[in-house]
Amino acid sequence: MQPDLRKQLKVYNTLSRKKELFQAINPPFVGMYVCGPTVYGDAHLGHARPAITFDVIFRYFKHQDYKVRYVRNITDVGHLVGDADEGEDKIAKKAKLEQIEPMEVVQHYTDRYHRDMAALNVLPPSIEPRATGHIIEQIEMIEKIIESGYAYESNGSVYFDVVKYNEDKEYGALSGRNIDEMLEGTRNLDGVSDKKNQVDFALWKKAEPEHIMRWNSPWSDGFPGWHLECSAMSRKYLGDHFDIHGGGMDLKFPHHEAEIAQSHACNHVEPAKYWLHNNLITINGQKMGKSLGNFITLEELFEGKHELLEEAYSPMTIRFFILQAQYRSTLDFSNDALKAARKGYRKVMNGLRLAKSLEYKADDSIEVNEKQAKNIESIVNSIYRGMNDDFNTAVAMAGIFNLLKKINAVHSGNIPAAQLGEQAFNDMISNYITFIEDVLGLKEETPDHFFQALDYIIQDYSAAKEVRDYNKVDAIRAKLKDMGVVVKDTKTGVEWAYDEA
RNA sequence: GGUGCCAUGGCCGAGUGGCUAGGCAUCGGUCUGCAAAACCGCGUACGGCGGUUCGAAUCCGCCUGGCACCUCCA
Repeated sequence: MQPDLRKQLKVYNTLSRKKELFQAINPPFVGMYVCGPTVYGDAHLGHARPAITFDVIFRYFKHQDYKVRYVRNITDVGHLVGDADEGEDKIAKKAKLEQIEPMEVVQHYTDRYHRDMAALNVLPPSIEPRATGHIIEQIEMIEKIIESGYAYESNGSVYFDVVKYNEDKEYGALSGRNIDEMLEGTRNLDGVSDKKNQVDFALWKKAEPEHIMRWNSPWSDGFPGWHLECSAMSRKYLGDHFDIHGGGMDLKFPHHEAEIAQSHACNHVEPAKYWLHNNLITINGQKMGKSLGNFITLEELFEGKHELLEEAYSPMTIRFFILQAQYRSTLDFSNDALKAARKGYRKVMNGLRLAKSLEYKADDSIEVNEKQAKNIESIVNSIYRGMNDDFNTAVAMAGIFNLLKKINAVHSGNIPAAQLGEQAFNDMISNYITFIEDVLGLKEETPDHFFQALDYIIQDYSAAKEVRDYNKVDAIRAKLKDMGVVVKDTKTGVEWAYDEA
C-alpha cells in the first residue's frame, strides 16, 4: 500500500446506508458536530461510547492532517420529560427536586461530565456551546422557518409543520420513517393540543406560570424546543452545510430527523454531508436505559460501586473495552469482558514502555530479513486499512497487538533489531506509539499500588540505615530524587514527599 | 403492528465469495533459582434448513432465537 492509500477513508453514512469515500467539503478543513449530553444527571457508560467514538474520529482526522473543528454541545434547556412536547423540562425538574437554580444543576453536571471525559482521555471539543447561550440564535432560526412557511404559531408556542414540510421535501429519510404511516392511528388532536398534527414538534414553547426557565420571544415568554439548539449551534459554528454530524443511534429519530427538517427549512440545504451513528451498549444483551434502571454511571464504574460490578474498572480499561469493538456494533457489557479488556490494556501499556525504551542497534554481522521488514509494513498497513474502513478500531487494535508481538520479540532478543533494518524498526516503534497515544487515545494510568511500592522502598531505606549501609542509603536517596521524590529523616521516622526544588 | 439490526470457537469481538483477525481463558513447549512477563505451538467457530456457485461464515429464500427504534434515553 502506498502512503497516499493510507488516506482513502470510508465512512458509513446513515443517510445513504452505505460506506462512502470521505471527501471533505472544504479541505483541509473538516467540520464535525456531535450531540453532547443533556446535563441533568451523571454521565453513564452510554455517554462514554459516543464521546470515545467521536474522540477517536476527531483524533484520526487530525492524524490525517485535516484541520478539524469539532463542536459538541451541552443541552441545558428544552429537553422535556415525557412525550410529545408535554411535561417538565428535565433540568427544571431536577432543580425543583434539589431546590437549586436550574443553572446550578447545569453547572454541576457539566463539571462532572468534563471530569469523567477527562478521565477517559477524551479531548475537549474545539467548541462546546450551550443551548441557553444561544437563545437569540434559536429565535432567529424560528423566525426564518416561519418565513419559509414551515412553522406556525399556536397559543404562544411555535411548531414545526412536518406534514407541510413533507409535501415539499422529504421527512424521515434518515431514520427510514414514513409520515403517512406515522399519521395513521394517531388520535385526532382537535382541542387536545396546540399542534395541528401529532408528528409536529415544538420549536418554541410558551412557559406555564410555574415554569422557571423562560426567555422573552416574539411569541411568548417561553423556552426553545429540544432539537432546535443543535440546528442553531451547528449553523452558527460550522455553517449551513458541514461535513459530519454524529451521535448515538437512538437520536436518529426524532432528534436528528427534526434537525435535518429545521435546518433545511431555514437554510434550504442539507445540513450535514455525512451522518455517523454509534451503536448502543447493552447489559446482559439488553439495552441500557433510564427506564430500565440498569444503567451504570462512569463514577460507579471507576469505583466499582454498583451491584452489577464485581470490581472497579479504570477509565482506560473502559476506553480499551469500547475500542475493541467497531462503533456501529452493539457492545455487550459484562464483568468478564471488562476483565479481559483490562488485561489487554495492560499488555499494550507494557509494550508502550518498551517501545519508548528500545533503541535500534546496527549490527553488520546480521543480514536484514526482508520478509520480517515487509511483515512490519503489512501490519502497519492493516492498522490504516482498519481505521480507513469506517474507523474500525477493532481491526486497528488487532494490528497493534501484532506490532506488540514484534516489539516484544525484539526486546527479548528473539528478533535482533538489525534483522528488521532501521526503517522497519522505526516504523514499528513510531506507529505503535502514535496509534496508541495519539489516535486511540490510550495512556498509562498510575497503578493503584504506586504508593505501596514507594512505602516498600522507604522501608528498605530505613533498614539500610539501621545497619549503617550508607552506600545503599545514598543510592536510594539519589534514585528517588531523580524521580521527584525526596526522603526525609524525621525524629519520628522516615517520610517521603514530592521534591519541591 | 410498522421499520430496521443481529446470531461467529469457553468468553469478548473483527471479517462480507477462496488467502492465520485480534484479545481474554485453557493446554503443550522455550526461557527461568522460583515465579511472572515474553516468545513458539495448539482450537478444522461461523443459529437451523434449502438454494446460487468450481468454491459461502460471507449472496438468495424460508425457519428459529435475540435486540433496537416507533415515548425519555448516548
